[in-house]
Amino acid sequence: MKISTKGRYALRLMLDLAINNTGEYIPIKRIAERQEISEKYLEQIITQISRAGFVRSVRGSQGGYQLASPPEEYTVGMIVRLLEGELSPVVLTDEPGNYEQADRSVTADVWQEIKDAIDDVVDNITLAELVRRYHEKGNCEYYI
Amino acid sequence: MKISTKGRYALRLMLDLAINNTGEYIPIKRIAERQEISEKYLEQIITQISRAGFVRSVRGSQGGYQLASPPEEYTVGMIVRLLEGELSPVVLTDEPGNYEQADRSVTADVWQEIKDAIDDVVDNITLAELVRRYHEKGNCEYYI
DNA sequence: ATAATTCATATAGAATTAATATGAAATAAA
DNA sequence: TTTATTTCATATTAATTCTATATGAATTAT
Repeated sequence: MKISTKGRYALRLMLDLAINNTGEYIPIKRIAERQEISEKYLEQIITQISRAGFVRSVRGSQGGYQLASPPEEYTVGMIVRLLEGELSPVVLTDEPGNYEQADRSVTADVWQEIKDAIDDVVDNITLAELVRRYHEKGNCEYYI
Repeated sequence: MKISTKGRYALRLMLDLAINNTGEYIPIKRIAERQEISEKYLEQIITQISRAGFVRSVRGSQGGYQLASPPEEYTVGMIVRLLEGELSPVVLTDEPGNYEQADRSVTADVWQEIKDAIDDVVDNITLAELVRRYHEKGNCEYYI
C-alpha cells in the first residue's frame, strides 16, 4: 500500500518547479541536485509529466523545464495519478457509474470508500497551496 | 498504491467467519471453496490472523476456526493492517507525536493527510457493519 | 565547434507478490 | 487403533514491479 518513488518524486519535482516559478527554464540537473534524486531517474519521470503537457520544455544549452500553467492549476492528485495511475487500493473494474451500489460486493464498497477518501485529499491540495505552506514553514531552503 | 491480495483475502476471510458466526468451527477448506481462493494461501493468511488472536482454532477432524470476539470488535483497519502493515502511502519515519508539523516537509504532510483519511475510513467500519450491509444487499449467497 | 540539455529507449539488480509444495502435529470418527 | 481431516510450520518458486543505471541521438545557446 505504497505510492512509489515515481509518484513521490514527481510531486517534489513539480513543487520544486512551482517554488522556482520565475519564468526561467530550469534544467532537470538543478532539481536533481536540490532534491538529491538521481538525475536520470528524474528525466524519466519528467518525460511522462512533459508528455501530459504539465510542463513546457526547451532543449539544449540554457534549456530546461517550467510549469505550463500557474501552480493553482495543479492538484496533488493530477500529478501523482500521472505516475501511479488511479489512487485506488484495488483495481476497481466496476466504474461507480456503471453499477448500482447494491450490485457490488461489500468489500468492493470498502475499497471504493477508501479511494474516495484519498481522492478527496489529493484533489483538494494544489501546488499553490503547497508553495504557501512551504513559505509558511520557512525552515529550510529546499526541505520539500 | 495497492492493498495486496493478502490484505483483501484476510478481510473476506474474516467477513466469511462473521457471516457464519454460529459458534461452530469452520475449516479453512470451506472458506476457500466459498471465496474461491487457494486453500493453502488462505492457510498462510489465517495463520497470521490466528497468531494475532483474532480467531480461535481447533486442530484435527471437525476442527477449524471461529472469531475470537463478536464482529463488532473488529474493524477493517485492524484486519487489513495485520497483513499489510500501516496503511500509509509512504513510510513515515517521523511519528506524528515526535515532531511539530512545521519540522516536517510539506510533501510529508500530504502523505500524512492521506494516511489519516484512510485510517478514518477503515477504523470506522466494523465486521458487524459489513455483515449488516451484506444482508441488506441480499443479492447473492457469498458475493462478499 | 562545444557544452549543455532534452528526448528515447534498453538493460538490470533487488524486492515484492502470489502462490505452490512438503510434511509434521493434533483430533474426531470408524 | 487406524484413518481421514484439519491446523501448523516452513521452504521454494515464478512472475511482476520497483528503482534505478546506461547509452546515445537530437537540439540549442554560446
